[in-house]
Amino acid sequence: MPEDTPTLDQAAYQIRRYGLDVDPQAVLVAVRLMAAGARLGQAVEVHFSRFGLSAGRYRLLAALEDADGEMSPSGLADVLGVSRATVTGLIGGLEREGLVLRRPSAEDGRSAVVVLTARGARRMRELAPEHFGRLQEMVGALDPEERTVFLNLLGRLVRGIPALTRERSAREE
Amino acid sequence: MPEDTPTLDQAAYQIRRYGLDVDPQAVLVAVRLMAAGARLGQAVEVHFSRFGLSAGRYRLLAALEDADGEMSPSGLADVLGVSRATVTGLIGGLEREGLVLRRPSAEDGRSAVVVLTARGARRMRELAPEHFGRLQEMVGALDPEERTVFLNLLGRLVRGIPALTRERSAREE
DNA sequence: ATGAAGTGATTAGGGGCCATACTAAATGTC
DNA sequence: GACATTTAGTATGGCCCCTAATCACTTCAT
Repeated sequence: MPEDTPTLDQAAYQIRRYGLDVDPQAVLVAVRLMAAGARLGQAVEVHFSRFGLSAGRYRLLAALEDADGEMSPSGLADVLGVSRATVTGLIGGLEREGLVLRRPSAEDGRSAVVVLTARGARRMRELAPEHFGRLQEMVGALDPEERTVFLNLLGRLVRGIPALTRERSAREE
Repeated sequence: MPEDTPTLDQAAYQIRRYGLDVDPQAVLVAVRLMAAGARLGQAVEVHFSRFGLSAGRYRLLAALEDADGEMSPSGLADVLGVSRATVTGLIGGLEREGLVLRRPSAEDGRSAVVVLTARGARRMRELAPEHFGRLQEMVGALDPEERTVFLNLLGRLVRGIPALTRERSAREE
């Protein structure tokens, strides 16, 4: 898949096929962002697989680091923005590899505490230089000012995402 | 998960933890783009589920439309940028719903042809107005000039993605 | 204090994506 | 023509993510 698909022409063609009054450029922005996200997501998985991690597992470990090594599963779910069920799965994998361990909570009998092990901390320490180095390299094509512009525009697009999922007025159904 | 996480401070903190010489803003761009991609991906799945489709299945149907209704599975894999195995799965689901059908190829005994059915074409026609309308709405916060800037910057970032997966020199392993 | 409601975590089941390994058919080589 | 290589498609098994259902514990109301 070439990296600049679809083109503006393709978008315009798809829209015209049904005679819609939609701006092809706007659709192009949406579609390219989706494509970029998917492509980046896959690359990130490849990237993390070098360290025996996945993107989700890395993010969990990083969240644990930020919380000084301890956190409840539901706290992790909130921070990571995934469901508690997903966190259960991530913890399972990390626990099997000894990067994390589960302890029952002292205060709340329902709750558990996920603890970053020494091995988990070491893994994070080892991968950090290459990880951040590669991220920086990826973004290297943009100068600082362009990065600021990009962050601004991206943030505004993200705030528009609810337009995809919002319910519309009932009579439209 | 709030929509502007992590912050620049958080990124800087994670980098400083290991004393790395990396630009926090560059890391922030990478991480925000990843987060945006993931978030958009989920929203898109919700969006398409309203029409009984997934993002992958929609894209396959759209590719079929662009090719006048017929295409081979491997051609679809190329166009969609996914593996042939994934295409097999997508076709399976679409065929069960009668939106697509499989025909053996006349020219090549190994090959198959995926055909968009009348029902598949109707489904696409029905969802088009709302689909493109919502996409346009999502991007509505950016004016045309900003969209152009965004597409430019995004394109350059996408071209940087290989930095994540590229092999480095052998002695570093 | 006891029953109801809420919350934390897990399990089960699904979809999407992948890589790998296989079958069948086509093509190239000698 | 016979054999090896390449190519098309698929089945399998894995990971990530989800929702829904379940279980255990806590908290709240009466």
